[in-house]
Amino acid sequence: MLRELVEVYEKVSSFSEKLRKIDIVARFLRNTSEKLLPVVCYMLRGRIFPDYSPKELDVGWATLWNCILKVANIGEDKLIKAYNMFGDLGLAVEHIFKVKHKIGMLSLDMKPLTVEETYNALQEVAEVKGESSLKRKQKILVGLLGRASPEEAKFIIKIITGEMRYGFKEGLLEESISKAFSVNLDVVKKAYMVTSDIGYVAQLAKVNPTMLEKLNIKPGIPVRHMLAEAAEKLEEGFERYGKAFFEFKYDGARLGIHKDENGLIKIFTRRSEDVTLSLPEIVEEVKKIPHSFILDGEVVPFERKPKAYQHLIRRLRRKYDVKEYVKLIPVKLYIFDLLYLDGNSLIDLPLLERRRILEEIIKPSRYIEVSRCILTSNIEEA
DNA sequence: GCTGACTGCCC
DNA sequence: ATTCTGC
DNA sequence: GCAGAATGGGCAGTCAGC
Repeated sequence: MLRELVEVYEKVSSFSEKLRKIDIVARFLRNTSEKLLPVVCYMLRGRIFPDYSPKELDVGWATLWNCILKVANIGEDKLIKAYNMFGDLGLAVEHIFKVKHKIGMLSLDMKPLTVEETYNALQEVAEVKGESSLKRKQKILVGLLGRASPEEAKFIIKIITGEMRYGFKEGLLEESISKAFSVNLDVVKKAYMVTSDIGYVAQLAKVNPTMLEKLNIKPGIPVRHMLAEAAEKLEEGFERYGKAFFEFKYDGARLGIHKDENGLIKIFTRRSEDVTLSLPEIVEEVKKIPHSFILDGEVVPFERKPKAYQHLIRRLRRKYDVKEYVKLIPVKLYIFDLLYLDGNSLIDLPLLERRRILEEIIKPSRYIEVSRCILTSNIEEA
């Protein structure tokens, strides 16, 4: 039942201590079926799909606003008032629904919503495209919200806007999964890093922890970017030996560049969006590298020298007139890490070792080069 | 077809 | 990205 | 020190409406 999931939300929201939040969610996950685990995980973090999914709800404030007016059958002034009172659309809707129930405007004896129904409805919203899609999206949402209790309506609104605001994000969800199924936290974190799919991680933790441990980085599947942070921790290590490692900071966008064993190339942004088609010159350039790999780098607008970030965003998600823009706004890819090479994960190698291999396989060219960095004992050089 | 509102996502 | 807050 | 929340600016793509 959706009600039970919403109760978890309420409880987690009512405590500020992380450990209590983790405890509540862990207990719930343990009692959740294998089938529903992924969806429950996505919903608890204010989403419906895994990070790398190209599916989008394409429902924002304006659309949702209209849905609420229709479901509650109220004037805009009332919704504005409620929103101003709470400063949160979900809370405002909860309040409006409660008032409606009190005066008997909404029936209470409807079939209660299940998690599955809710997910199916939202999935349908994501799939509707093309002409009059907005109306159809609204119709589905109105139907869904019409069956929801005040608390459920709030929860659904919060999922759609993505603003959960209950002090519970990926980090705590990882800990909850670890606790629920007695799997080492580092295993959970690594599994999430290499799959970018927290729902799948939870599922495996429950039914096949052995397989969870074996999950590894693979070209074509976006890597959750946390390696830069790992590198920073390495810095401290070097500092203890009197040396530190500094990366040159580029003003561009973070990218993962994948080439699998079949030569298929994919480029992902930090949030695992596939932008391969926007960067054909980069694709052509990495085709020449005679290996399979996963590279971590930064694209920067570049004409003789790096230019302002502003120019870059006109390239990044472009799907039309790409060829013209390749010339109009030239870019360069600075690579600073190598995570995978020819069938082997390198993420457990020291950063400096990865850099060494990286510099061996990358020849500087017009579109690509290895990023500048310094290993030094002199702080001033930074 | 053109324009504007809307959405999502980069920093 | 950057800044603030509570643990 | 860490994790989560809140905040700002800009652009491409998509759909609605004229």
